[in-house]
Amino acid sequence: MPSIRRAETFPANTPAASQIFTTVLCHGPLTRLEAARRAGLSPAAVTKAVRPLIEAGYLVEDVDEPARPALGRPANPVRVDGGRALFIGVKVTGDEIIGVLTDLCCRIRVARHAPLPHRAPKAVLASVAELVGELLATAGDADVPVLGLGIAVSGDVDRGEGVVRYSPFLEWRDVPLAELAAQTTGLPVTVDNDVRALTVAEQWFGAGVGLSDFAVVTVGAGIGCGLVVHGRVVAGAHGVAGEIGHVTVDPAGPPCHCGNRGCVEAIAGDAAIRRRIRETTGVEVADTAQAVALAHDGAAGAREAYARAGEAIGRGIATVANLLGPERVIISGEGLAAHDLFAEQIRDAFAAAAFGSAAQCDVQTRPLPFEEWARGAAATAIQSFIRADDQR
Amino acid sequence: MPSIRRAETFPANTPAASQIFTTVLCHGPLTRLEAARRAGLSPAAVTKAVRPLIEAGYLVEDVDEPARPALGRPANPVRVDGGRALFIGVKVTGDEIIGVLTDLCCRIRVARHAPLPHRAPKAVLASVAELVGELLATAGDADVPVLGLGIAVSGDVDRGEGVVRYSPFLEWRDVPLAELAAQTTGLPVTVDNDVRALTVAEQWFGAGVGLSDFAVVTVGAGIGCGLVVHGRVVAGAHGVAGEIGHVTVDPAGPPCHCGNRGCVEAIAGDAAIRRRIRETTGVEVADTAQAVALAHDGAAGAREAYARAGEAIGRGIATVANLLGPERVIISGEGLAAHDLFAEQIRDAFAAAAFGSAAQCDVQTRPLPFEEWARGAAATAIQSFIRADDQR
DNA sequence: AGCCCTTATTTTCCGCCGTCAATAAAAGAA
DNA sequence: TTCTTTTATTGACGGCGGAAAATAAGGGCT
Repeated sequence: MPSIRRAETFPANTPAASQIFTTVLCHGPLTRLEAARRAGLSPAAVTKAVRPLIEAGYLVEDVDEPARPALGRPANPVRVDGGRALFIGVKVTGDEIIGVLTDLCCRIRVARHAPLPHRAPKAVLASVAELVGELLATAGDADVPVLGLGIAVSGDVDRGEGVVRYSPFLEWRDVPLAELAAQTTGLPVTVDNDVRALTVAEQWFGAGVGLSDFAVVTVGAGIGCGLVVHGRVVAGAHGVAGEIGHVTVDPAGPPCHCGNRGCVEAIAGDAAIRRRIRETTGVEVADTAQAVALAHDGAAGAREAYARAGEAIGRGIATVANLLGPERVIISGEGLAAHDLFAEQIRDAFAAAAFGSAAQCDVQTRPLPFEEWARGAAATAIQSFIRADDQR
Repeated sequence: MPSIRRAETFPANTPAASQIFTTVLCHGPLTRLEAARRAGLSPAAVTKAVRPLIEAGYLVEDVDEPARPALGRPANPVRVDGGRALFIGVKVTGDEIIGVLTDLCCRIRVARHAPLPHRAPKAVLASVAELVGELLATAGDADVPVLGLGIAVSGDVDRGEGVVRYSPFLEWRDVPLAELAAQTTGLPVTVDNDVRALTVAEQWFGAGVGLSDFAVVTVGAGIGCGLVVHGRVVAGAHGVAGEIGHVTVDPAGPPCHCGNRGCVEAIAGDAAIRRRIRETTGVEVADTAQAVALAHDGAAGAREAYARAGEAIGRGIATVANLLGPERVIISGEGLAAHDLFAEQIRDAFAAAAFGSAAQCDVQTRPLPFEEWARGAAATAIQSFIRADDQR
């Protein structure tokens, strides 16, 4: 039973204000001068924008003076007070839901997960509501308000409308999830595709901070990709983008559930790796952990399966780099647990297939904890709260 | 000997003004109300922005009333007066240069081409200057000023700086072409990558008008791709993007000059098609026209070579569509002369390899005359003249 | 201690852009 | 004619952000 809470709104009316807030949020404590420089505004504008934000408690002046530059008036940096507001992010997978409670800086306070008994919208909604309730309870003691809920779902999601157009995993079509969840929880709700949500988190709080063009590649059951171009997350004209998983790497490769052969996912997806191990070693591997263990034990077939996967991923990334010329590619996802088994192949395949200066692209691997997906959802909620229609 | 001409500048100081001008330029005659709606501004703003533009002669009120809607005050559409200013676009290839004189609406008035005897920057500059001189002469009679020169070069070009970073074709490195050409011709010069220039032309004056996400794929000696995402042409963090030609289609395919195997270009580039025909039919084809003729005569090997090419292109386009989810893909380039030989294969391969809603992407073929590349260069000059830092 | 120098921040003032609301204009309809 | 309807224009207004000047806050020097 959600309390009818008066939604607090962010006190930044002008574009400059939200831009400055975002700048400070992403780039840590910043002096007003520095913030002005980064946002391309005058120092005066920063002073004016910052004051109401400090009064509302969203920004605070940093008290501890760091290394002072010796000369001139000491700078007085401001930073976002993460403790000013809380947000909840929920990631819905096929068989469980993961939720996190984060602060305004998207630092995780509490993480919970719960099984998902049924996949029908109603049942999922109930599970989400319960998990959100639990998280709200942990937040309830303090007088810090929870100001938004983000939900990440795989598939075709229209964030603007808050509708899940099509999710193969959940077998949903045109579910107005944002509206439903808002009614159930009483919170402002943002719904987005899971990979895009993770990309938002990287863009604002991770390895993509400050970059206007980068890609996030997720490795796990599926292979996904989130793209940031011109400082904005790419959504695609038809709601879907970044389908790196179904980029063909080898037309003579193994069949993929999408109907083609040799997709990245058909070689480097969890299931594909397990099947390959079974084919080459005869060992029936039940889950990914077992497959990794087998490879770590030195089983040649298992190692080869991971090597192939790494090569496929590297080629896929090279394709992205060739087409978009991003500044950086961040490889992440549960699959990175096996990181040491294919990192080298990824690098080699990328270097070989990247054309010209695309090879300058910085390819990073970034193992991520399981709550990271939910954190991505929280990041979208924070983004919606700040309502920064501006880029960067 | 360039006359010292006082560079006329565009009388649109405010962002709104240039945005409105661009809207009218791209969308033909528009009533003020309609222009306001499209640009997201108030009608009052349009009236104010339009007046100085009419006074300066860039806009005119359309005299001929079209189908009137019967009721209310008749609308008074405005359109861009193409004859108000002229621009020159030059495309530099390895062995010739092509130049066009266009009006402000990028309609071609005169097209010329000239052989390129030497590839050294100095020699190219001289050739360009001569061609520009010829075009200026044809324009000279009238009192219509030529307000800009665009130069399109293949390779890594930094448009902002006006520098050709690296052009393998011309064997140039870090040539400050814009500055040099400006000195030689006395015109404001814009230098850009050739495929990007063509993309700009499509975005403003072609099949990309009004779309915020689309791709242009060029088929010819090489296979190129220009991308528009979020309403802006993608340049890539390292100056290069859209390298669809070196996307791998078949790792077991023919070797490519880039060092890999089975790149789109290694299968569907002009040279690759000719080689394939030679291999399968034994006939030594000297040029593309001959290859096309052979295929049209029904030679099975030649037809097969084109079919393979079509399949490779279709797969490449599907890769773009899967990654970016564009609204439309425009296939163009000299290679489209053989359009009937592989259009079907492109379509089929695209449909097979496009994943999910990426298949909704509208794939168009658009045969383009040889001067089109130069027209793209002119489009960049027009764009620079209007100095629209805004998108769309 | 007082003064100067440097750098950060704030204040004040100002221009200018775009919206709002009212008004004019140009038909056809009554 | 007069009203209605739709488009264009005008003028007042508010607000945003910039420029420049003033102020603040040290530290070093004499």
